[in-house]
Amino acid sequence: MLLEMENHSTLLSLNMSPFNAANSNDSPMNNNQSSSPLPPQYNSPPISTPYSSCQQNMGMQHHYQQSMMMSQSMNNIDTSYLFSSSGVNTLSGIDMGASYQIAGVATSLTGGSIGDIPDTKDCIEELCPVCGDKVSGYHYGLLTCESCKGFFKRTVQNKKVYTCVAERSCHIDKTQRKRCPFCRFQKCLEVGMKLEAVRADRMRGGRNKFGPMYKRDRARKLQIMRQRQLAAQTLRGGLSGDMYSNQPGTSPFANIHIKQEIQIPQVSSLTSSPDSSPSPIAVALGQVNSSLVQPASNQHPALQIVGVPGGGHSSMAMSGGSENKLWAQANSTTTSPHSLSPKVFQFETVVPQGGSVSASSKVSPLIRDFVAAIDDREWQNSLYTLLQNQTYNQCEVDLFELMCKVLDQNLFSQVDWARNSIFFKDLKVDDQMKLLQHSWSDMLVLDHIHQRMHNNLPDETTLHNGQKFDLLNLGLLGVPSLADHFNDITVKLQDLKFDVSDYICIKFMLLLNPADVRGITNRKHVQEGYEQVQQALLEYTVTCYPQVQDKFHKMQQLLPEIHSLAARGEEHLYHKHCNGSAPTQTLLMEMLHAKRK
DNA sequence: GATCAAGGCCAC
DNA sequence: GTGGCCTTGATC
Repeated sequence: MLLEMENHSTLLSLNMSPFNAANSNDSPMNNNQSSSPLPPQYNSPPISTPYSSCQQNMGMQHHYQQSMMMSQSMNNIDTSYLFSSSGVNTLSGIDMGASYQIAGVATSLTGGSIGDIPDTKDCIEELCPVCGDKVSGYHYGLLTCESCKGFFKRTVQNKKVYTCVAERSCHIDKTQRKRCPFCRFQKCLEVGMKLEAVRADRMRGGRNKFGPMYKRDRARKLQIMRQRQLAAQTLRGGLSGDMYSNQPGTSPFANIHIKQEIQIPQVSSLTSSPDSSPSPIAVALGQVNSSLVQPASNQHPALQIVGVPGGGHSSMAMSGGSENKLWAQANSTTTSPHSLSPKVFQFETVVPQGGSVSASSKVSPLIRDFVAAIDDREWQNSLYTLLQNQTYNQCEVDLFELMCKVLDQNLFSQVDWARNSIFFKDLKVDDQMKLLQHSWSDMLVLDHIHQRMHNNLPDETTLHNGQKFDLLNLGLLGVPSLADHFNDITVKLQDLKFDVSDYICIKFMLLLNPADVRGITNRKHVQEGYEQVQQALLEYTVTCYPQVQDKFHKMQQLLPEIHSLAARGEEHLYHKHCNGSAPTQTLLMEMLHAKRK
């Protein structure tokens, strides 16, 4: 009974990095970190999957979870990804999802009290995400043990090149971590240890700009811990006072208000390190016991999506602090050895392109807020970090697979943006999922158009290994033949002086379009949100672009074209997936399946 | 002055 | 090569 209630009370934070709540304006690099000492070669294909803490004992259980996921997910994407609640006892610090972190500390229903909240040091009583040993502090981006800290430092500083005598998927734990440095280093990267935190100049002492992130992470953990204790305390009170009965269908949370802090994982590690990197949905499905959390008669009764404490920008949850690498490189005094650089981008201001500053001052607060929440740097940082990490010491990577991974990451970004967005965030989970399932590909295409038009995203980049990566293909969802259509839409939008405000409003309209989505329970709210954005955009175009005749309607007329392109992309991806050519267990594939239910 | 995350040292 | 402990130095 107590255990079950504790499971109910588990406040979790699905997380993949200490830095999810980070302010994207924080650059992690210190001046004394003059360059990113990236080793030129590793034998590992590191995956950009910054998750942290509490990740071990992944072996059989996660394989089981994954297989369970495969059998369930086809018909059940619903709330698993985004809004899972966990019945898993996270308190022992074991077996968290690979891409997730439950940033809780030991708090039980039977011990502790609000008055004896431990300080943040107790938050660090976690286990090294690489090997499960005791954490000694923040090292190179996240909480790790002393030995993995040293191992990571030696590897990067000395540009070690390891090989794996097995299948590059060795299990890494405290007792076996010395057996395969290749897989150990791979896991270091997977969990989010940051190459750029190893100083090229070997300067001792001092602190770099990861400091604020560490601080935020601590604060966040402390907050979550307090919430946990509050919940536990409330439950204890409820128990002693017999405030609720355990009748079937009655959530013990019916009488308490607990916000579940839910964060969206970084893109899963997909195909690597199966013992440590199950997909997000595997984690969700494996750890969610819906019968525990959600009584059948009352789905999602206690779920409430909340913003990340600390005011982290929505897109930051994607990042795992990955903005750091790019800006570190951008600020580096040494030349990056590769062509992946943020310098190619120009981030535009939000003043309407065809308008004046005075016109921009007439922009509605709604649109201004929309635009202010855009963080394109983060999007691109995530993109380039992923590309960078995926190609270390790889002679040749499967470019389609890589594209799918990028799309998957973008999709997570998409979801996270939506999750924190006005109108959308107020909806029930089921409604949110339905809207996302309907609009994700349209939004991916639109996002790419935006990045290309407004931030000079190139159509191609050279990977670390010299391969050319077709960035435009991301916008085409992998269908090169759609390039003409894509360019045609782009040209039309350019003719309409499509700007950032237009983009974000259109994106909202794609997301909040209730017309084609069946089964929306709170259709009224969605409709109202849609209409508000529509109205704001209409006024904006009339006010700021009087010279563009009928801009609003002409833009609206392009939406079916975007949808058509995205639909063809979806078909292509689905086909590739069915052929076994696309990575499985990705949010991308789940979305593809969800539409075909 | 305290903190703490860097790099360094050295016994194993 | 590993990993526990030490030194350093920027930040609070």
